[in-house]
Amino acid sequence: METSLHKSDVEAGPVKGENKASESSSIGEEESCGEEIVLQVGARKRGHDQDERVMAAASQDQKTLLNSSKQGTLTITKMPERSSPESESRLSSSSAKRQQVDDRIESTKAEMDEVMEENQRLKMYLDQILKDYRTLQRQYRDVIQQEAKKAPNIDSTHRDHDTDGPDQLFALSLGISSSSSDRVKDEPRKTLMNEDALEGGDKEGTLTLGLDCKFEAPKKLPTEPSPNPSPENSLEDAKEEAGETWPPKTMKNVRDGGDDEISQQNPAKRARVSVRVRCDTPTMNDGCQWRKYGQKIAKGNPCPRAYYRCTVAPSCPVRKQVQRCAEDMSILITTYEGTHNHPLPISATAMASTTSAAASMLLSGSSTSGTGLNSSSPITATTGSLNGLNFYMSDNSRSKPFYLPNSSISSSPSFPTITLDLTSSSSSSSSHLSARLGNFPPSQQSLAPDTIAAATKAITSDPSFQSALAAALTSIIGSGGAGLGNQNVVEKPTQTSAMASHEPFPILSSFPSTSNANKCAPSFLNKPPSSTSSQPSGLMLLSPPFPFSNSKSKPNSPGDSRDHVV
DNA sequence: CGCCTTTGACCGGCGC
DNA sequence: GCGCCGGTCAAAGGCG
Repeated sequence: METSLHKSDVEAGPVKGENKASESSSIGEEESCGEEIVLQVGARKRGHDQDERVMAAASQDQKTLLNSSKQGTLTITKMPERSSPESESRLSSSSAKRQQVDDRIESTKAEMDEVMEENQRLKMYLDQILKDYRTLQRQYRDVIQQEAKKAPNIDSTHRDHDTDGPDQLFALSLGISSSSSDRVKDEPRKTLMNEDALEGGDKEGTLTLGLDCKFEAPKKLPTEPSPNPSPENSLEDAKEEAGETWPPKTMKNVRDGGDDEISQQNPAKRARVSVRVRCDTPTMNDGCQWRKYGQKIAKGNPCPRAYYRCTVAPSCPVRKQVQRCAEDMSILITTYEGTHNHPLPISATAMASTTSAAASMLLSGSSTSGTGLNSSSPITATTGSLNGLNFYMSDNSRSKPFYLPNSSISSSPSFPTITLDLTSSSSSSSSHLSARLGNFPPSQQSLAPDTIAAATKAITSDPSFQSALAAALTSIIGSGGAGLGNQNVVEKPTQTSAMASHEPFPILSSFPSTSNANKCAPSFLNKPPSSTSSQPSGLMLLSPPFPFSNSKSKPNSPGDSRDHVV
């Protein structure tokens, strides 16, 4: 606050700047007809009391002229205390000024009231946002719990996990080994996830979507009458296309020690997200940091498959496989598995959001009955569109390779996998976000239109999917009011057509594409050049208000793998 | 010096 | 039981 007062003004009261006022008071009295008190109201929030006092003081002194500016500066012009003998006329003018002062005080008060109201509104708005977040969380949890109950095979211990705490609500388990030791291992991770959830939001109403260890499906999955016995076939297809059968059929918990959650998860239930991107570079840039730990030539694909592990956090279990499509070398197939147990760089959130949504959908589809995604549904592949991206859900247990019809698929237990095809939508996605259902890659066109429609409908009508979308939206949009609106929209049962007509993923705006010669990434995923190899793992935690610490980018090494995912 | 990639070996599951 | 295959480990070397 900047204050200059005349002597008499000192009486004005305990206004900030009082000291200054006393100083200035020595400067001179009666020198001019008007002296000014300039009060910097400053932040609207805190200035209220002071302002009131100032105004009160001003009103007491009728010789004070108070002016206010919209910048929050109050200017009080004071008239000389002792009227000069000569001025009758001056008195009249002073009374006029008094009137003026009163008017201004009134207007200022009104203005401040408005400000206060605005603050109030903002506060309420914030509360509303938080409330919506919590509601969404609750709904999502309910869905998960219901599905868990429906699933006969779900281990009771998993349910216990679910009930461990509210924070776990959004962690989706893709299968955990049932052994107690494994569960012990999971603990740390759970904690992490919880922290994340809390951070973002249990308190703040953040959604956390992950394919963690919640519903575990014991290794019996293959035989179990799982709710989703079937047909999520095409996913694995994606792998197959690349010759992949990713999630290791059997995890070696022993090797991985405790930090690898993935290994603890039941392979059969682990959800993976495959992303197909047309990319000339070795890897996509997805915003995360990855370290290559292996490379192999997979059968059916001359291109080597690279194995990466997330290095953002030492214990992060997320892994990804990167391989070129045998059919089209320009297509890079990146498969993510696991859930990040750490905050993600903001540049990775887009991919994370989308993949999380996809994974969530996949999971919900696999655990939900009656939606058509699952078990009994004749649908062998589910397709849809996310962010303008085509996605396919598959269960390799039955399906043939999606992309490489000829590739032999290792008979693996059903690995719920969802494939996001960015190869055909990239252009459109950058230009507009309209969902494109039924726009499939050539290899997928074998699906009957009605099948596609049924699958699409099943997906979009799935509450879990909607929740996932909401989460993705939220994380992408942030805390903006629009986010809420979208959430609501998403939460409602939506028709396929409705979905398609929406532009549910305004990601583009958030991620202006910046071409990076060394990385390819979906237009909406492009991350700052600085980041090292990163890829959103398919299963990531989503926490909208996530305190992402923009991870410092590490130098990109030549072989740096940066995949970007959806 | 630390981190990363490379690469051969190992492990475990699955099919025959 | 054996071989194939996918996934992972870990030593060695390279790079900044």
